[in-house]
Amino acid sequence: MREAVAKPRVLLVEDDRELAGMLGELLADEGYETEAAHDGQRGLHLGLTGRYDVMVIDRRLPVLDGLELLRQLRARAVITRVLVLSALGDVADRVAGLDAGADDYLVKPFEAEELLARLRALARRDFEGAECLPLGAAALDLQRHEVVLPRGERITLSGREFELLRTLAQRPKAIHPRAALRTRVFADSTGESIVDTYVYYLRRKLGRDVVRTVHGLGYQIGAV
Amino acid sequence: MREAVAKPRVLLVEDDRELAGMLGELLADEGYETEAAHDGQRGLHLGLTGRYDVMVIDRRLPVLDGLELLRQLRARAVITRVLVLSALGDVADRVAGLDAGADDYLVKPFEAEELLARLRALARRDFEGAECLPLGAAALDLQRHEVVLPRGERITLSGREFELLRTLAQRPKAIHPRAALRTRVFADSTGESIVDTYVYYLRRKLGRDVVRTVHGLGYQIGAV
DNA sequence: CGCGCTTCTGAGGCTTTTCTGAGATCTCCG
DNA sequence: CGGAGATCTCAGAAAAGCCTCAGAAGCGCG
Repeated sequence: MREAVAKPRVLLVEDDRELAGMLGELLADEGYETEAAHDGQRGLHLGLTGRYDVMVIDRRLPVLDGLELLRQLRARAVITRVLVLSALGDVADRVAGLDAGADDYLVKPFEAEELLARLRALARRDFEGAECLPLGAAALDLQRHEVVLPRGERITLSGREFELLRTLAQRPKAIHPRAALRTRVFADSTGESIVDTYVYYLRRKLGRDVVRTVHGLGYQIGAV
Repeated sequence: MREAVAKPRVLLVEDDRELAGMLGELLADEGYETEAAHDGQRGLHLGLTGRYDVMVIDRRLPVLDGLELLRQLRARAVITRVLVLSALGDVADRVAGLDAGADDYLVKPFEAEELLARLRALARRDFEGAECLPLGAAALDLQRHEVVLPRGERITLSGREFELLRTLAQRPKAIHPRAALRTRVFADSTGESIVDTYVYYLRRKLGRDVVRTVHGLGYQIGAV
């Protein structure tokens, strides 16, 4: 269960342990909760099973290369924002990194300030406390955990209902597989049908149409 | 929001008309639909009233500075992705740009390739990997398992329908023998006529003409 | 401690998808 | 033209996926 004011969670995949330690401290000071992996294989495992708001991935990694790790994550529908760190700084390298699915690419050596600013830019959308996420004609009030209907009526959501709807609303029109939602919103030990149940709760409160089922793939909001 | 078939729309705010012209062409070549503003005031007006998928804003602008423009857009809840271009390349400048609300910050002079890659990375976020296979006038959305018709209408396919159509669409104009399709898309234990049945389903949903029968040889799409 | 709210489980029923098979229709070629 | 084989169409059974919901268990508060 997350705290009321959850810290943004970062996955740091970096084989240089000294650098990893320094970055870990830096991120902790900025209020991030960091988890670290020191090779690509471990990074892949954590990335697939863990719940992160942003990932920092070194390009040169043992066992599984950073870009290959990234491709595999993307291939398995992990849409978390990723910043790639690399000593390879040619334009071609940067283009390759971005096209492999990176959201940003920072060349070593870099200044801590810039890394932090770029992470803020990536994580900003997910942690803008004061704002609402659009939800079709309605909106999701991120502060008060309420859905605001067009007429101004407000419907309060429970913690899990809110987390689920927020996760869906962060990527409207994307299809969110059950397994991904279960990993992100619920504990891994929960039953297989927990997502179904909470979708049912949301639909009961907000109407049938808020969440669309895509048979065999998952759930989706904001479909046209 | 952008339709899958429509071109991504870019707002370009750049006072150097020569550079603006070059960028406009570059973006047009890449399939973007560009609208240009040459000062901050005009950029603000367009940004507030127009619908764009991504904005490219020069930092040094007449009338209204680029960062100030960005702040005003953000203050009025414009959440479009923004890439800031600037000749100011110090870390402090970059941090200032990102913290003003930019999603990315590219220092002049830059390579066209990198700008395009970074724009792709930004545009990707909103229509998360809307990769499509061409399908005559329509397209096959690989993420959503949907066929997107020219007018933007979407037809959802079931898992097997999608696999079959994708297999055909991967090599358009090639003739795919029944046996090959049966092996690739269905279990080996299925009956001989399973492919026929699913071709029938596809035709029923999408129209007679999507799949052509080549008597005695197999099926084909995208025939001339 | 008891009450109300939330979370989670699991079972039963419903819907969609997948697959089979059989008759109708078409194509090729002698 | 006519027949053999290929293809199309489709109803319905079986399987898989999804929805609904009651109730148990947990949590927070007075």
